[in-house]
Order: sequence, then C-alpha cells, then structure tokens
Amino acid sequence: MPELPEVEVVRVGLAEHILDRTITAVEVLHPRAVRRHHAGDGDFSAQLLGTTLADACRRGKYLWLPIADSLGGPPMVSLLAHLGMSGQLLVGTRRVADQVHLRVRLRFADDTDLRFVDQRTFGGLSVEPLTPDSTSGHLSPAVPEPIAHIARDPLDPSFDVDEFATRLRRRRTGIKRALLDQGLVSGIGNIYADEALWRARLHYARPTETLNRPTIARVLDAVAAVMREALAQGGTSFDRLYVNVTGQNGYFDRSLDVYGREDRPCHRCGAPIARQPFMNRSSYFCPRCQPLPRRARY
DNA sequence: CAGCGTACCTGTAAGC
DNA sequence: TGCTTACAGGTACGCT
Repeated sequence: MPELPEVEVVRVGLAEHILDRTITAVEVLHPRAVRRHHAGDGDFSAQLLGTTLADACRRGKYLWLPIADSLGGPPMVSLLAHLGMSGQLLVGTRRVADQVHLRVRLRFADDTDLRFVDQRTFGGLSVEPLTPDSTSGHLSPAVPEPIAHIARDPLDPSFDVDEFATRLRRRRTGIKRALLDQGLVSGIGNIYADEALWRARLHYARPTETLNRPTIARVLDAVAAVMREALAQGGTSFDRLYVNVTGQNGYFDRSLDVYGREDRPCHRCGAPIARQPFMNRSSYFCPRCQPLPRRARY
C-alpha cells in the first residue's frame, strides 16, 4: 500500500480497530521485518508487550502508533511502520489463518490481532523514540526520530508552499525526481507523480530551476487533488497486495489518466500515452500534453 | 554534498 | 511446457 492515499486508508483503519487494547503477545516471524529496530527482535517485543497503542499518525508514507505512557504522561516512544512496496497491516482474529507472507503479529487481549504481512520485505516495523518536530509549521507534535528528516506532505495543513518552492528551485534535477524526494515533499510515489504531472501538463524531466511560482503551485495543487480523489476511492489497487486493514482493495485504478496506460489514448488530447524507463521503473506521460523541454534533466 | 545508480526481495507475466 | 527476462506501489547506501 505504498503511496500517501493508500497509507492514509490504513491509518484510518488502525485508528478504528486497534487503539487502547493491551498487547498480550508479539511474534516476529521474519527478522528482516524488524531490521530497523537496531536493538533486535527480542527488544522490539519487550518494548511492546503489555502496552497499548494510543493513536495512529502518518506523515507521507510513514505510519506511527504512539505507545501510551505507563505514568499517564505524553507518549515517549512509538511503533513505526513503513509498508515498502508490498507491506500490509491487517486486523484479524485468532481464527484467521496465517497469511503466506506474515512477518509480525501483535495479539491483543480481546482476541483481535494486528498482522504485518509483506511479500518483498522492503517494509518493516520498529519501536522509536518520539522527538519534537523540526520541520516548519506552527503545530509541532512529536515524530519518531528516524523520520525527523521526512518533509511534510501535501495534505498536511502545515505544509509550507513558499519553503517548498524555494528549495525546489535550488535543486538541479528533474521535477519528477524532486517530487519523489521524501526530504523535499513526502507521500508522492511513482503513480501519483505521473498523475499529477499529467494534470499540471509538465514533462517529468523538466528542470526544477526553470519552474516559476505559479507553475509550482499548479503542480502542488495537482498532487493534492489527485491524492484526495484517490483517498475517496480507497486508494489504488492493481492486485491483492494493496488492501486496507480489513482486506478490501481500493478503486482509484479506474480513474488513472496515465499510469499503466502505455499506448492508450490520452484522456485530454487522444495521443497515445508514452512509457519511458525511469529510475529502474517507468514514467508514463502524454507526449503531446507534456512535451519534452528544450533542456531536460532525468 | 547533491545527485544518481544500484541493491535489497518475491512474485507474476510476457517472450522465446 | 519450461526456461529466461522484464517489471512491480519504496528506500538506503555508496560512489562521483
């Protein structure tokens, strides 16, 4: 469930299903799933056992669940999750059979459980200290230490457009590479980058230093709009790897304008959508609506 | 040090 | 049919 809308669908599901329940067992079935927890899987389990998860938070593609403080103060640590390319967080019960790629399970006192299922094991869980937020904005809730460098995402009310524009124009790269840089703006992945650039009519290799303020605002508006629309449809699911906490898939794949539509007609002008290799993957775009700039940065 | 290429995994689908 | 290759929603690390 990789990009922001899909992760937000999961966050909402976690908030509805697993908060304020005592964790009675922690099972790490694949050590790679907790490789970011440097103290090891024994410590990972020990830090969670007997606690409750107080909230479900997200920035970009990262999720975290603050652990209720035993003395009643504000949480000091949190369970941090990243879904990588194929991770799922599923709410189940004792009677649900183990998934093939089940990596970690937290059991709760009421017979429900939270399962981290991940085919490719690029995702993972860890327990991390919470630290005051260093990014811009008036509200400064705590964030897990390893994601302190992750920028705010376009759906964050404290996202600072001016700061983003300044930093973007200092870059010497193409617009798509910049949009995928989670330290500059978070939550955007390969699907929504291509969809937003199509909406903003910009080629993915357009040099960032050539973008003026109105154009940058247009790109950000396109990103936010496509993400809100995707969220309303439960996210994008090409296959059963991408589902919410109860195993339901999203429907935004039907609304995609360019991603995965090579050789099919552009929804605006009818020209065949092009696909080009990009960062070991693909970029999809309309060669007529999004012409190659005179100078290009890939 | 910013920017870019590659490695990390497993599975599916297409090509021969 | 079976083997090989290309590709997949992401990030981290090493090299230049």
